[in-house]
Order: sequence, then C-alpha cells, then structure tokens
Amino acid sequence: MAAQDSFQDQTDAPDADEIEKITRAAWHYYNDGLTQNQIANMLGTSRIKVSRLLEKGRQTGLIELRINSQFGGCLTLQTELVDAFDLVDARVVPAAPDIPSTPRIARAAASFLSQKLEANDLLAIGWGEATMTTLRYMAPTFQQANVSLVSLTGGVSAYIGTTGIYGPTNNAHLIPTPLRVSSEELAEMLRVEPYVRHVLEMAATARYSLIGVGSVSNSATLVRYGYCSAAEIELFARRGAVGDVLGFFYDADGQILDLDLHRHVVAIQPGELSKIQNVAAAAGGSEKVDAILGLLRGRLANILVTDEDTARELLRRVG
Amino acid sequence: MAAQDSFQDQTDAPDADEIEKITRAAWHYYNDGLTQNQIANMLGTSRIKVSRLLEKGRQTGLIELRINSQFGGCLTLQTELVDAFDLVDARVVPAAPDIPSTPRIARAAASFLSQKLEANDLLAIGWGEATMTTLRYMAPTFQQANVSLVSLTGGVSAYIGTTGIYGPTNNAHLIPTPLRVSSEELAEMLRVEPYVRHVLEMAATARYSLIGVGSVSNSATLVRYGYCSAAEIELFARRGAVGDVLGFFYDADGQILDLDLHRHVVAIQPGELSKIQNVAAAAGGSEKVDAILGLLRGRLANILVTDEDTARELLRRVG
DNA sequence: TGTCATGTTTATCAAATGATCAACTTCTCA
DNA sequence: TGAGAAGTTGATCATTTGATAAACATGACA
Repeated sequence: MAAQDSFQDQTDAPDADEIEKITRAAWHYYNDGLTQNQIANMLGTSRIKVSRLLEKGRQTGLIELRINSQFGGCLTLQTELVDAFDLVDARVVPAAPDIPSTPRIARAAASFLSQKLEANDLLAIGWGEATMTTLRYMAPTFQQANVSLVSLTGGVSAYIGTTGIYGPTNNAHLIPTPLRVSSEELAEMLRVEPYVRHVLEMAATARYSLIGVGSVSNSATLVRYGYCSAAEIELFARRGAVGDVLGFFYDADGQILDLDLHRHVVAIQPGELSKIQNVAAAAGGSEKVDAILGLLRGRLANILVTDEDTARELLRRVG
Repeated sequence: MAAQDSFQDQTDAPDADEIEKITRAAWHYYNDGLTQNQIANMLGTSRIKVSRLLEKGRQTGLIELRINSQFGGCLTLQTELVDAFDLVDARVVPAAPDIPSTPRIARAAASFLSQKLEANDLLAIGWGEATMTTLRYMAPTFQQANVSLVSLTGGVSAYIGTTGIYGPTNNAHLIPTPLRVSSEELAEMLRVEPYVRHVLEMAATARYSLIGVGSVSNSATLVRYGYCSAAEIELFARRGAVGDVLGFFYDADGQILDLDLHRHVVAIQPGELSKIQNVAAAAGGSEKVDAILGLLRGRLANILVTDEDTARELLRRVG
C-alpha cells in the first residue's frame, strides 16, 4: 500500500489568496499582453514572483489553455475515430516524440471533462495513472463547478487522499477498500457492505465517467502497484486477455474473461458501467493499442482521449 | 453607412490548414512546454513562423486562456454583483489602468458565452461596439460548436459582414435593415416584413443573448455612427434617459421612455427581450455606470460582464 | 540559545522571444 | 512584359523570461 503514496500530488494546491493573485497575473499576462515586470509593479511584488505565480497557475490547471479548433481538440483524426468506432466523442492530442504521453492525454481529458461537466454533476472515476493525472488537472474545476466524485472501484482513495483540493463543499464518495482483496469471500462481503453498495449504486447514476485502460504486460500499472503478479499477467495473456478496465480483463473483442481475479475485485460490475451514458477512456501508447481496440470493440467506453500516434494505429488496425 | 466599415475585422480568419498548424503549435507550446525552436523543427518550419502562428491564434481567439478560478472569472466582486442586483451570473475583469477596457470585457464575455453555449444553440445579439468585439473573439467557437447567430436589431449586418468567419454550416440570421430608419411608417413596414418578423421571432427563442449598453453622451456609439444627433441626446437626457439598449432609451429605474426615436428603430421590443432566459450585457467604464445601473434596476439584463472599477462603483452606488 | 533543516526571496545569467527592418515572392494593372 | 503594390518570409537585436545558485528568513528541536 505504501507504494501508492507516489500517487500523491507533487504541487500543493494554492490557497484562496494565491488564486486571486494568480488570476490577476494571468489576466494581465495572457489577455492584456503585459510583461511580467509591468504586472509586478501593478501588484506590488517582484518580477520573479509573478513568473512563479504564472507557472503555478499553469501547473495546477488554474490557467487552462483551451484550443477552440474545429472539434474542440485537434485533428481530423477525431472524427475518424468517432466514425470508425461509433463513439460519442474523441480527443486526439498531437504527436510529440520524446515527451511522455500520459500527462498530455490527461490534460486533454481534463479539458474535455471540464467542458462537459455542469454544476452539481457527478463524475465517476476508475483506477489508474491516467485517471489520477487527469483528476489533478481538474482540481480547479471541481471547486469551481461543485462537481462531486464517486469511485467505480476500490483503491481510489489512495490517490484522492484526504487533502481538500476537491473543495470544501464537494464530496468525494470513495470506496474505502483496496482494488483487490485476498479472497473471494472478503470481496463479496465488501461489495454488499451498505456504504460500499451505496457508492457503487451512486456511481451507476453518474452522467460522465472517466476510466483508464490497462495493458497486459509486466509493466502494467496493476503489476507495478502489486495488484497482480507477473505470473498472473502471463496466464491472463494466454487466456486471450488484451487489456483491463477497472480490474476486469477482456479479450480482443472486448468480452470480459472469466477469471478468478475478477471475483477478488471490489468494483462496479462491467455490465453496470455501461449504464453510464458517457464513459471516457484516457489512454495512449503503442503498448496499449490492443487494449484500446478491445475496449472500443466491446463498447466498454464511448469516448476516447488518446494521442495522435495511437489514434493512427487504431484506425489502421480497424480499417 | 460607410462609417460602419470600421466595424470590420482587422485580422483575417485563418483557413483550415492554418488552424491545424496553430493548434499543433499551441499544444506543444502551452501544454508541452516546448520552445518555439523545438516546435519549428518538429513542424518543419522556422522559429519566427511558429511565433507568428501562436500570435495569430491568440488574436483570433483560437487559443483561449481560461482561468478556472472560483467562479470562472476573477473576483469576489462577481458574487457581490450577483447578490446586489439579483443576477444570474457576472464576470469582472481585473483593473488595468491605461489599457482600453472594451476589448478586455469583450474577451471575458466571449469566454463566458463560449463556456455556456452548447452545440446548435442560438445566440441573439444586439448592436454596439462591445458586442462586435465579443463576436470577433467568439468566431472560433461558432465554427466549433455550430452556434447560430440571430440579430435583435437592425444595423448588425454591417459588422457581421459577408465573410465566412462564422463557419460554413452556421447561419447568421440578420435583420437586413439599419438600426434606425427615417420614418415611423417605414420602421413599421420593415418590422412586419415577413423575413424581419421571422428573425425577430426567432431571436426571442434564443437561450442566450448578448447586448451592449449605451451611455447618454455625445461620445455614445449611437452618435458616433450617426444614428442619433447630439441635440437628440441632450433632449433625451433632459427627459431622464441614462442609457439605451438596442436603441431604446431608459431612465434611472430602467423604465423605457416614450420617445419618438423608439418608433423609428427596427429591433425587438424591450418587452420581448425579457423572454430570453439569459441576457448578458457587456459594458464598462465610468461614463457607463449610470446606464448600467438603470439597466440592472430595470432588469433589462440578468448577466453582467464588466471591469473591476465599474463593478466597485456600481456596488458603491447601490449599497 | 544555538544549530540544523526547510522554505522563501533575491541576484545573475543564458536562453527564449517578439519587434524591427530588409529581402523576397506574388499578384495586379498598365 | 515589367513596374509597382501588397503581402510573406527571413536575419538581427533588444527585451523578456526562467533556471541556477546564493542569501535570507523561519521554524523545529536538542
């Protein structure tokens, strides 16, 4: 469990006073086109301080760059993806070799969701790195729009933490269990536990959900966080698994496999997930192409946020 | 009429190919944190070109800076305004001496509306400089979300022009007449003209509308564009006028005055305007405080976008 | 109280950026 | 065809900016 500490935020959230300053600085810098020096004079502070305020604003997602092109995102690939896989929507971030794609995809996912979520909406979230990173970028939106979080699986509380970054009035309804427990019996007991049940039922009522996609490899997040052993992964692969959602492995057609593991997972049932109107998957990278293909074929998600290279590969493979 | 040419855009809209490039460059620059040199290499162009693409993106509103603070805008003043005048929402841009406030307010208004408007929505627009500037910043949004425009008054077509900046599929339903015509009879004839009538009826069904606020002074836009003479303005002032919406002058309580002029105006009737759920007024400056106060007291608008100084003055005067 | 550790501010400097001006291309009209 | 206008691209340079490291303040703890 200790390993999950690395899920915590690296930048701490700015307080109200700082938000005010960042907002002011950002306005003058980006909208008014003033120099940092001029802003420093107006705000009665030093130039370097302004520089840092802006940097912090960008990091935390308080300052968001929105690109208003054709379809909100970037490329014609988006429409092609929507058509090819019969999706509700898609976002494709431009290719950028040598830059890790997860944070970029997370940025796009955060931007997408921020745009779609309305005041007092409920966002259901799964487990995984992409999900976590996306949430971090969305923190300011949660405060602003009073969006509540509800978890689809156990193991989420570790990276939501007890910090108040999701605002004072916002509730985060999390399942207070690990993603996987040691026995089938325990898992069942937890699933019927009133509070857990309540959260899972609530999750099914969300208008939007955000999930990650796991690949079937030794470097999968599930393995790195100790939820699965490398041996298990190999076994699943031989059984035809190409990826996982919420801890459930599926084959190339997106059919959930019948695995012991699945009875050890504390999460919403995949069948229940499809009750949610908009299921957005955030994932990219060549190692995840198989997993994403299966996911989309099995209609386990209807919105995809990915990167350009992955999108091209998906379209090549499906065409 | 020729005077209205100055309403035209100064920056021409980028074409599809350029939008693609700008989008790519913007992603790498703002989201990935690359330098313009690196981007130039990736895109196979020169550094200076990238610099210009980014500049153009910012100018046209394609690249939009969104500040996700407390209430989407900036300051606690926003909540105070909402409370004091019983508004639906408010946006306040931070004070910046020596910078003209109209474009800044327009930016904020554009950002606000872009956020609120949904696909296939209809936006009703009035006449005036602030409205025109706001629309310019919103051009990319119109293309993206397929929002249609409908005019609340005559005289709008002059600044919408025949350019395709509002997208190929987007319709702009404009009243093809001046704001004011020379006789009462002509005005009435135009108002009952089927097409004009159709547009006005359509306008009343819009979910959002954007209007400017005119002050009662010789420097008012109405005077500068020749719709009113200085003598008329003086007369209106003596009759108690503090401002105008859509060419209709009202007093300090926001009651529309009974003026000959009003029978010469080709526009939706003020009573009809209030059928629109969300009426956003974009205006600021010390010379407009009286006009805005009257507007809000008479509930002629329920959303205000203004600047910090004006907001403070409004609150001082009402308190 | 002193010392160490932590975080914050301040100076310095190299890198990055936008403005200016010159060169070039493209198009128009005689 | 060629001169001229209008717009686009490229080079140079001053300004702006963020990174680095040093100084400073702050607070915990022996």
